[in-house]
Amino acid sequence: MPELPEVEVVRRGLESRIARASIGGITVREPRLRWPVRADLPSLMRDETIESVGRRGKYLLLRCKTGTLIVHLGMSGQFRLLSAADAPRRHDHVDIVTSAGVLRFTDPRRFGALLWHDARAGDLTLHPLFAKLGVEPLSPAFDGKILYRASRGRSLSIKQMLLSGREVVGVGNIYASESLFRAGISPRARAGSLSRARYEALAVAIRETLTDAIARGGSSLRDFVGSDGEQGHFQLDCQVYGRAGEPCRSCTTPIVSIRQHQRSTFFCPACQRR
DNA sequence: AGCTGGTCCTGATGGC
DNA sequence: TGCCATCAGGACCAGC
Repeated sequence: MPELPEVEVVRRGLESRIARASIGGITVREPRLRWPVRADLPSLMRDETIESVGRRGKYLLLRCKTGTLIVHLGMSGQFRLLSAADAPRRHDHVDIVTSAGVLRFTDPRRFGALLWHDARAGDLTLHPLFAKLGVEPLSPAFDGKILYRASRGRSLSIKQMLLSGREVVGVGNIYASESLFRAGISPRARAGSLSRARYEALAVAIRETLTDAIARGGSSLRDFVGSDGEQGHFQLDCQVYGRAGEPCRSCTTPIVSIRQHQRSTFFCPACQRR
């Protein structure tokens, strides 16, 4: 579910409400997530104060004094702040009880993760999960030059390069298709074959696509839910994703669906060129 | 039965 | 031959 815009929407929703909240206790009902939730997480985080809520790529960061809780929503995760703890239901795996309410982690597919990073272990940017991540697409440091340079000599498709997260983070399967449409680039183009100018256009397209989605409250696939349980609306605004056979909104040519690297890709064969 | 938002890991491939 | 980077595929799950 969650690509960068969804995670950012959750982050913003939580930040204003739980920054400086104290943690009373943690209940782990199901530790078998992508990686097992460590058994001592409750004792590690009890009495901690959440200093801020950050984000790196699609990872949420609950920063506390002695460390940081790294949260990933996987494909189907939700992280909601409940004012009153209603009875946990199926797939409600973890509750973090805070002075601002109960933070509940829900994830049917269990591709998500909750990892504690001890501050004494050093800078978070050195964490194995973060060490090889690309630049943040909404930061000033992100531009076409970064993509262009990284792409030289690479034979993989431009769509796969975006999905890899190695050059730029946060672009998932939906926004990869949407960004390439906005930039007029075929998802099948070899990364190494695109010009500097086209990467400049792509960088702009990525930033605009993600910014628009955030402004709409997160995209949301059928079931995206923000930190307050609100649904996003992006699916209504997709230009190509999920629109196979439907007319391109720009030129009316039917949108085409293909498989790339085991993932679905949507594009307009007329508007998007190699 | 086959599809679905993410991403780590393993093993194959190819260049030097 | 060996090392390295790159790339493809499988794996993890439940719900529809």
